[in-house]
Amino acid sequence: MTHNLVEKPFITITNVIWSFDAQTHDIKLLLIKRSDNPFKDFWALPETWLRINESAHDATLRLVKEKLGLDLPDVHAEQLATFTDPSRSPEERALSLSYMTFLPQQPLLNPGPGATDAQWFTLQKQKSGLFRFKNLDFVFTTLADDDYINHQNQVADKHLAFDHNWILTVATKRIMNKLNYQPTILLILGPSFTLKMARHVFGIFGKTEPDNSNFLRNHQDLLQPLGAISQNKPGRPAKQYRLLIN
Amino acid sequence: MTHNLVEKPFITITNVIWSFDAQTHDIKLLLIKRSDNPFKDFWALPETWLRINESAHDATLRLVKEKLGLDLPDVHAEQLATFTDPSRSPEERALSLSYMTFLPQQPLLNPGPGATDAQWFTLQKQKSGLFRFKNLDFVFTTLADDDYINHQNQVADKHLAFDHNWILTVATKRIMNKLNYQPTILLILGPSFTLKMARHVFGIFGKTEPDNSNFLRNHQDLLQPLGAISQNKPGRPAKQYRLLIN
DNA sequence: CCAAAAGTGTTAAAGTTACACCCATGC
DNA sequence: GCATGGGTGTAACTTTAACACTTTTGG
Repeated sequence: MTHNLVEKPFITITNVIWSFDAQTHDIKLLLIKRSDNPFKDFWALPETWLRINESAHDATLRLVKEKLGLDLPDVHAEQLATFTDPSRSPEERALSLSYMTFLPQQPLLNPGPGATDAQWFTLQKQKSGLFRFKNLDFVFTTLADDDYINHQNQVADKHLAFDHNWILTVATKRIMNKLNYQPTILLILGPSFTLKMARHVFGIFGKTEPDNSNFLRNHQDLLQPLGAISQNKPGRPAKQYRLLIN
Repeated sequence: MTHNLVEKPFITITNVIWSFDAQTHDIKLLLIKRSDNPFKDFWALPETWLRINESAHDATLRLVKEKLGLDLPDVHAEQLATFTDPSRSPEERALSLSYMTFLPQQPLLNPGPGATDAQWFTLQKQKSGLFRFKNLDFVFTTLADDDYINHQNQVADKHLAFDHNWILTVATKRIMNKLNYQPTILLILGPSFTLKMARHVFGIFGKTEPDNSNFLRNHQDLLQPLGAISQNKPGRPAKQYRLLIN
């Protein structure tokens, strides 16, 4: 435990930022195009360096604030995993402490330092169950359980920087696993949402879209009813619900 | 993303090492007594520094090898979480990448560098559902879900170094959560085990010990039967099973 | 034949799914 | 009144839990 001999890696905060397009009902993921090596001109997940006096959680929120100019007080961020393979970065050693953040909107993006572009990409679920980006020739997938575990080293990162392909695979898998007991992904719908929208999101990450008559019955512990809010459409105004986390 | 300005924290690997006493049927946890500041003379989880050319997973296995003189080829280690609060270490900034390891035996311990003592402590479950160490006046607990989430900063570490109390709480919670779909905790029983022992472990981490007649029926996907192995006891020899992960 | 462990059979209870239909409300 | 979203009722089906009892096998 001799401090002086310890060579230290860089600490990267990698943020998988999810959102929802209220018009098209699409799931969105934020990618930036890197302006510098390594992986210059590759699409990548937004990242920042961890500062010496902040927690990784705080750094994740700072990243959202800096990149998106968003200063919402109640942005939810949760730890995904930490990636430490020495070969994950081709130059200096860098660990990735990765988080997921759920935003109810897609603010206009300006690339900011380190990036030449920043875009919200649409998530598409394919018949096979794999996920891909619309308008980006890249399938980052979700594999069957038995393939998943030992797949890490086989993932050829042809389209995303570093191991961000793998990080997205883990992120998607996590959301699917938590869908029925802690569906924090619903936070992309904002602080309140309708059952219809919630069922739509469940349909994307779950096997099928749940039956409307059973959905509330099966998830009453997660959903707190709020007042109904009227819309400018014909039909009964949708009732709003709020996600209860534990 | 200016590299040169980045001040780097230390990277600690913290390992929650679980084991099982085949004689007494007790769950064991490995603690060491620190020989140096900070937290000199406090009990703590085994730790090591991450080296510049190894993954955190490799460092976890190296820690087991170094501390225990164990060179089993098939030790299972899994990531628990990463702890990054700037105040978690009173002197230099140090992140903890924490892992769990499951050992089928408790090798004789020699404290090794950085420690004046090393002991296997017995885990006790109290009526309240909280866990404590036998022979160590310390309740590290598992809290109800609603308390659990925001409890991190309230945990007074009176008896364990750093935030190791909290790390153990998270570790125990993780094992409980995974019990019914990926009970890797069973690996403390060794590469093969009997249904009786598996039910015993389920009884400690679950609500109650499961009924023998239902146990195999409900967990067939996790348990692969091996040949029966005869004992030197009266009665039908116990059949051995192996844990299937995924 | 006794003890220990595994396994079977059966029923009750609880949870989930499917589907037909009713209700509420703004335009 | 009609479109829309929510809600009710109910039966079929699946999963889990409880418990009594049988089978296996070494000493």
